[in-house]
Amino acid sequence: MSTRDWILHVDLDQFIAAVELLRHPELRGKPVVVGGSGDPTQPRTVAATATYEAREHGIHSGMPLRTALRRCPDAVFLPTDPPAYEAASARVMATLREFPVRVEVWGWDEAFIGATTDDPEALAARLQQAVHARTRLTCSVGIGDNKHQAKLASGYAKPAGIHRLTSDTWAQTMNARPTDALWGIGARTARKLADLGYHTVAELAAADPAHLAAHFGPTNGPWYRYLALGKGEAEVVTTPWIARGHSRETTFQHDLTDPADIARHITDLARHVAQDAAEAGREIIRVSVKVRFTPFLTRTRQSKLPAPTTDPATITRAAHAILGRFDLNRPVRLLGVSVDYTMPDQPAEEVTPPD
DNA sequence: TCTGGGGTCCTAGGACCC
DNA sequence: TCTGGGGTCCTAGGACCC
Repeated sequence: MSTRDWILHVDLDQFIAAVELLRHPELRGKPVVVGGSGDPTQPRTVAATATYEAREHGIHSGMPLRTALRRCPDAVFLPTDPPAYEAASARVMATLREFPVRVEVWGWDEAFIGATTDDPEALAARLQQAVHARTRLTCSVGIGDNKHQAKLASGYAKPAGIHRLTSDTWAQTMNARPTDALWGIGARTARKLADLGYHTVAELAAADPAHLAAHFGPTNGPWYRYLALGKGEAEVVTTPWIARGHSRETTFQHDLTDPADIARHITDLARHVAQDAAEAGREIIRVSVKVRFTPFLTRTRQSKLPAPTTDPATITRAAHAILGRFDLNRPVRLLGVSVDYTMPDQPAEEVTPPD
């Protein structure tokens, strides 16, 4: 076998549930649901994850906790604990970085690995062993020529397995599958594609790019066909990601109707976001406000600031001005404030003239 | 099954300018 | 004035992902 470059996708199995079961070994084998503050009677709270035993009762992530409770009154409900997942994730990523590979972190429970080897399966097995030895967590590993293939391959590898999906095996594996099996095509786009006669990956791969562009735009349309052909990004970026923006939002258990109440929450959210930005050392160039009315109508308004700033008072004032542009006649179930950061490579304005 | 929170990127349309 | 055509910036919304 010859040495060449590979992309591996490491996906931790049932990450949040697995971390919780390590802390609560007595719950192993029981239906466990993690979400919100762990109180299944709270409205407007959904499951972050559910163990296999809970899934057998029809419970899945995204399901309202009250529904989960109805489906399985005996389930154990736990609150989410982001710092614990953060810590576990950091240990996994540090373990991966000990190998002679390039590591691109992709969220809490995933990473892409760029490696040069003649035996990617052997490398995958060593990664799995190291992660398990260090953290007691299991992971699935997909092997591909690019990120798209490796990502789908790790899905086939679950749980705790290794699977290879390359350009050589792409067509036989994927051609008969529905288009939403592709990474980047969801339910909405799959339905639109089906309406146009593209039901399978093979049909999408054979589509006319111009026809797709006419329906999905000049970038997205041709991109969908590209995905159906098994292509994708093959570059592993090891430099830390620079966030484009940041946001905070809250769904209220009981609707807000009092304007003063709404304004107070906007103040809190804006201050929070401004503080986060300050801690991250980032300047803000745009502020957005999100309002979700009952039953579930979401609207956003935004405005660009005259100049980048880190000043909390400026951010808060901007958020209130934007809030003033909403019609607040209906009850409000969610408020959010988000900001865009200035990016390092695009300084906001003027260049200092030379002396 | 009354539907979280935090992100990223793309598109369409209007304003404005030459 | 019955109006052209391109370029850029800004905003609102949609889709997708973890």
